[in-house]
Amino acid sequence: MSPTTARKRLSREESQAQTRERLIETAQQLFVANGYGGASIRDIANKAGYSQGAFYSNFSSKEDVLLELLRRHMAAEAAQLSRLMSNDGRDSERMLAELDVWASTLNQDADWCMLSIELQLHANRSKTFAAEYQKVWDQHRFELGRVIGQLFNKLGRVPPEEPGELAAAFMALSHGLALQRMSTRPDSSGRLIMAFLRGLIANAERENAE
Amino acid sequence: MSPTTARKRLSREESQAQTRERLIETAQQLFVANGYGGASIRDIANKAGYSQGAFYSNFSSKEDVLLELLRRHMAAEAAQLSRLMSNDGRDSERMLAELDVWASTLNQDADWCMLSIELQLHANRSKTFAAEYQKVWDQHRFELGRVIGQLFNKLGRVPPEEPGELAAAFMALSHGLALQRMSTRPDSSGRLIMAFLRGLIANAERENAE
Amino acid sequence: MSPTTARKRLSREESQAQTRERLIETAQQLFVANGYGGASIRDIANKAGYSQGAFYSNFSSKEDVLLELLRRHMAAEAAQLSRLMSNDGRDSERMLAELDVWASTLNQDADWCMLSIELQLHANRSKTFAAEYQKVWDQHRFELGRVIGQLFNKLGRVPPEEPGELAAAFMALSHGLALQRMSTRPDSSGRLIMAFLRGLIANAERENAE
Amino acid sequence: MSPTTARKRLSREESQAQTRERLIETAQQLFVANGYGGASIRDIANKAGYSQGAFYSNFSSKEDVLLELLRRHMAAEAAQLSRLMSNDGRDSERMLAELDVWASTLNQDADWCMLSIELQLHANRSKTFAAEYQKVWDQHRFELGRVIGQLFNKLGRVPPEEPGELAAAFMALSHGLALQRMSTRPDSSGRLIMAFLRGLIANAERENAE
DNA sequence: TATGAATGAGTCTTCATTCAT
DNA sequence: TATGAATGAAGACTCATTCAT
Repeated sequence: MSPTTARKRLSREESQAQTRERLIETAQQLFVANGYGGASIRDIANKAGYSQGAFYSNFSSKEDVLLELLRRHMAAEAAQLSRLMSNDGRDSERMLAELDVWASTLNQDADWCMLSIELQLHANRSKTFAAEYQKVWDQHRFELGRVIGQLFNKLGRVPPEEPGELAAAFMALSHGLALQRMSTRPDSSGRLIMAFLRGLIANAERENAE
Repeated sequence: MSPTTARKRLSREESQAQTRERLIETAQQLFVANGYGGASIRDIANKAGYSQGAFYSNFSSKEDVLLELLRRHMAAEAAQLSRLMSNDGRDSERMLAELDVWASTLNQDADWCMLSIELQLHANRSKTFAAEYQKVWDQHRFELGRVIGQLFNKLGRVPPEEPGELAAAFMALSHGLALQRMSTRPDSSGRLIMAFLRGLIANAERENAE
Repeated sequence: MSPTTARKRLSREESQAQTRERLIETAQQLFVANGYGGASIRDIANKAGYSQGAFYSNFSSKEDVLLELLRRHMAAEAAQLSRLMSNDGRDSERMLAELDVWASTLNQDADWCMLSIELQLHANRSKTFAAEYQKVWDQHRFELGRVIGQLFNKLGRVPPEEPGELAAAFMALSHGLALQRMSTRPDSSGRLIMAFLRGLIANAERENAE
Repeated sequence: MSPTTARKRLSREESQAQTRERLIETAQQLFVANGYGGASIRDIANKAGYSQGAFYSNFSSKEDVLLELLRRHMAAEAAQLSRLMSNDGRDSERMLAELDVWASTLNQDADWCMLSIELQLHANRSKTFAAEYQKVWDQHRFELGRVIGQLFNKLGRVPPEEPGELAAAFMALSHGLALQRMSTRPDSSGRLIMAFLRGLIANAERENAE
């Protein structure tokens, strides 16, 4: 509305970025709703308000958007985890509390989890994609594992399985619950994940430390 | 009816049954490998050694095979559970031991779990299929929940969540792990599931019985 | 129910004839409703209560039923015309009255006319069928032309066109009206045909017959 | 806009229009030759020199081309009739002369009439198409009826049937004759239609106009 | 950068017909 | 005669991708 900005609402670069952004968001929506194979580029472009050509001006192929989504997914998860990991020195009570927050975040966006599943499924089917995917996955698994390991450590308990293994299991639990949630069921993923976590801790042997 | 013709007639019925069986098996393989949407009827028929028409002589549509697979899945899972549930009077140790067997069975066939995921995904996308799917799912959830409830009961503990909820979570865990296993990782689903279960039990409050 | 007849309700030959008859009738219905190309043998056989094989036990091909229908059509039309032609000696009033009856018969069964159109359309597309069709058509045209010629003759008038040409025109009129009637409009074919006929007669030059 | 680019840009638009035009013309040919159901999109596209995809870039479905043909048919017939109707003040001799020209025009293109029949047949079978078809048909019937009514009026005679009914009959006659003409017979539709019209007039009662 | 017409392979499904029973 | 599973070709339509503008 202000005289200066109104005239040239978006610079060329901004407009291009907007195009790309809208295409990415629309692609995510449709991949989640219909699956990677079930979402067509025509639909993505049209729903975002552009032509198919616009899509190919921004991405080299269908898989290319999925890679972009993967990168964003990775970044977002890394951000989540960095909060959890910044507690290196904190006490265990505080860690559990923050894990609680993290778990309840999982529920917020079922789409987010469904995208994770689509990425995983596509990695099972495309060699090129699998390579990229593996990197992200391994890192996430490693870092979440570290958090879990620290937690057990702080509590003076021995994890019943290798921490990375436990991390993978929590992610599996979260994905599997997202899959169910899509259908009908009310959402209790975060609460369940914490229940499982507390159970594991309770059952873990005390370290013969000292 | 006569001894001579009976052999021939049977071989014809057998041949038809064989056709159907091979199509079903091939469909399952391809659904698991490429997803429901990614598996084409042409591929299914050809890989099974038949024409596309043969497929439509046996199934009314692509979704129809998936329904058949759903029915078989249901039957198999029901069989699994009925073994677990036949322990009504048994002691808790025995129940845990049998759950151990059941959990390790889950790993044996990753395909089986992936099919489960494909079924769930397709139910999220097809109204017609969702109706049928829901029935199977609810029943399975209910029965597994009952087993879990009994187990806590025998041990004199209060489940930290409604047993049906816990059942769903164990299934989610198992499906999520199957998704991961497809890619690369070695298989430890059963062991993890039991670790989680024992943890839950350990952490459960004792019943104020008596 | 009576002990003797109930047991063997239809002799083998009767039963076979019935099968054939039902297939023919169903084929006619579906050809009229969906067109020759739009009616499938599967549908015909199923709607008649038989298998596809039964169809091929009675007819050598899809066109073969159409030929059978053509033959019946021919026979029925011949019967109609033979009534009109039996009036050789009658006076013109009597002939017009009978033509009136004939014309009103046309309305009775729009299906009948639509079948005529289907036959004509198929004759335009199949060489083999065209040959058979031409015979029937020419004969019908000739005989109806003869009736018309006689009528003008009795009335001492000269037909404005060759009688066979007029016959063809009346058949065209009747078919064209049937085509319209299928959609929505009420039926007035017979009345219109007679209006046209009376007009032609009124406009015809008187014969200079001395 | 600049003289140099304008030529190129136009030639692109022209090229697109040409594609569409060729597809439409080829569709018309094949609909007439094989019927709507008998003409495949593959054949239409190939015969026009394009891929099937090109067809779907220009039309949303098979029925969509038929609708385009219907619109053109309507436009052409409206043009024909507007010539006939511009004679409001003219004398009856002049009107008959123009009707003569109109009638002989009908013969010129048998394809045009066959298309009319295909349109009518398809309207009998497709709800969606029927709605569009009805509009065109009703308007044409109404306008031709008006011309016929005027003609009788000028001649001081009472039409033997409601003018719209007579209009429908003339169209039926013309369509029915086109059907026959496809097979073998020489063309005399226009002459016959005029013979029928003159007959109707001759037979019509004089108005008791004082 | 963005357009969208055009491509060619691929989708699910239906067809007329054959053949072992 | 009658069955219906199986065939192979063809049906309408969709897709990811290319390319001239």
